[in-house]
Amino acid sequence: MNLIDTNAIAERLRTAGIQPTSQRLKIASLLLGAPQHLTAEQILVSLQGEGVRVSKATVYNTLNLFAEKGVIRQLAAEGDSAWFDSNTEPHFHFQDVETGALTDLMPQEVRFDRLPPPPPGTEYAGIELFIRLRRV
Amino acid sequence: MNLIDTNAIAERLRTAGIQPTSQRLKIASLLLGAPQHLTAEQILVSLQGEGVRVSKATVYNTLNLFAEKGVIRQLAAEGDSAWFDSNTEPHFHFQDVETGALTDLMPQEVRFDRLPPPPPGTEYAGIELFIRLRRV
DNA sequence: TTCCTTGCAAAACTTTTGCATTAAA
DNA sequence: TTTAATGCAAAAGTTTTGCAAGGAA
Repeated sequence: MNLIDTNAIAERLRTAGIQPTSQRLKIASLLLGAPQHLTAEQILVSLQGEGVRVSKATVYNTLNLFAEKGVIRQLAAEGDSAWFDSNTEPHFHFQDVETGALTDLMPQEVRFDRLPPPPPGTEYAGIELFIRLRRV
Repeated sequence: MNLIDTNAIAERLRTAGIQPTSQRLKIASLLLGAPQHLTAEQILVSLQGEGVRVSKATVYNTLNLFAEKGVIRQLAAEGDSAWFDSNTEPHFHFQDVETGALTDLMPQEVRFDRLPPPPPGTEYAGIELFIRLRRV
């Protein structure tokens, strides 16, 4: 995490209406550096391992804030805890049935031939697709 | 819930290798009577409301047993708690973004034009598709 | 100074586990 | 009578909340 990254990320948070404080920048740097999927616990352990002073409550509050502001996306994938995805573009996922680990699928790797129209009085709010994989 | 239903359900549990005890029959009757999606809490409240003597632990243990034996399917849909689906055939779901409520989609309502091959060393274990709907 | 953020602890909530009791085979 | 299932309470795990203290504007 260098100065340029930090500045770019701070700017990105500001654009989203998020005040870029110290802990928020650390969490954002971890997630937004590359496309990835992390749980709150993984983020907490990783930051505390680097010696960053941050609490579990702040990690959760920050991730919820980021998700609400559209900087990241929360995924309801099979597993005990929530996954946070740094890729907010429309895309889908492979998921390992053993570990729960997620892998991005590019949107062009999946194409729908037919999709149902939204029922009257509703509109599409998003499509979640998990292709679950078993190791053989 | 009449005698015929109870007998049919007891038989279905036996076929799945599940000993049909009193509480299991009550839970199975609630879920298997029609295609539906219920949380453990909803099942507990519903049964206790009918005066059935059943504990929360038994509801969870029973649902986990049913899912393991393939009588029902556990869904990892967005929301605070797990949903249990009485429909074990391949199918997909609409989900209300507000309430989390699920609706079945028939498999023929969705058709894939293109799907990625499973990565080397893996095979498909299932496809979860949630079309999330917002009320307008 | 004023407002917002953070850490900590406790609370809330979902799910699992241990064990004595009860029901089923 | 022997084994398996249940209820209850407690524990474990995840996420949220309250509040005093600290940091940013």
